[in-house]
Amino acid sequence: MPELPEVETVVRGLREALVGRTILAAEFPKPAGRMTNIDADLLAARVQGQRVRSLSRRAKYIVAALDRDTLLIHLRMTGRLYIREPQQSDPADAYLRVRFALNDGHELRFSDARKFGRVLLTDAPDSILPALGPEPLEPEFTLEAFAARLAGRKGVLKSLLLNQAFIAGVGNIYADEALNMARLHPLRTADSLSSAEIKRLYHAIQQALETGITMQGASINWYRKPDGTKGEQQQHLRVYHDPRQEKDKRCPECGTPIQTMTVGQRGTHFCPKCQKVRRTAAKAHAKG
DNA sequence: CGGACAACCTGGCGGC
DNA sequence: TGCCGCCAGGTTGTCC
Repeated sequence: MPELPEVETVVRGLREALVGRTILAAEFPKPAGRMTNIDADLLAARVQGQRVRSLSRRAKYIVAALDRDTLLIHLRMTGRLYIREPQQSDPADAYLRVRFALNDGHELRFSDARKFGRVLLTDAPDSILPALGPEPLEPEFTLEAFAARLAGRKGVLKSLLLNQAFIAGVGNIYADEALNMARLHPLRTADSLSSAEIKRLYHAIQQALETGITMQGASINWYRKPDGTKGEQQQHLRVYHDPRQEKDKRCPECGTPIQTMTVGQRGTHFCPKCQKVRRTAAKAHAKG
């Protein structure tokens, strides 16, 4: 599931090969369906001849600034973005949805088995992007700013972390990882947190995401780097896992079997020992 | 604001 | 072996 670390890895992996190139043509092998925000033929006509000025990331969106427009790509579940030579095939080509011809002879391809991904072209990206919270790894995201955003919130932490309008880029994997690192139960509510817990959560979010980037993303199932290889983060996950592939997953801190539950319609993984629903009165007293 | 739920999709898995 | 049915998940939209 491409989240901030996975999308960041894709952006970094494509930047050198893409920035400065000019898009000569766009081809849609199959009907675009809901994938694009405008008619596919119109999109193809508009990108033609535009140079890629920069490649960046906002939340889970890949942002390609072109001469006159901005190309926004969201991988959602199974989207993949990669550059190949025209005759060079890739397993992901089975689900190819867009092919951009570049002026250096290469192709930028977008494939997507589940068809949830989005390819958007606009001259006003702010007007079509949804409300997005702060970037957790930017310097503006301070502990004070995070605490201020939490103030007044009452929802459960797991759902809040997944809310892109609250904080950008966190998805199901890294929400569970961050909550385990912070030793907070997924069902704890925002208004129940002490200052110390807010601080733990703040650092845990950043640490979980930074580790994910260092490991170049988690290839639990569909995610691959632009070169087609897997990331490494799936080998370092603390609680998140696929129970069918990984039975007997245990907490790295205490060895307790990881528990799973559903929170806000999302599979949720946590350590029942490290992540209590609430501190017990005895423990709270003992800790002062 | 927040929770619940449906919808979008389809590969891959469990179950039989 | 083969077929059926369900689940996964990011996001949006609806409803209360």
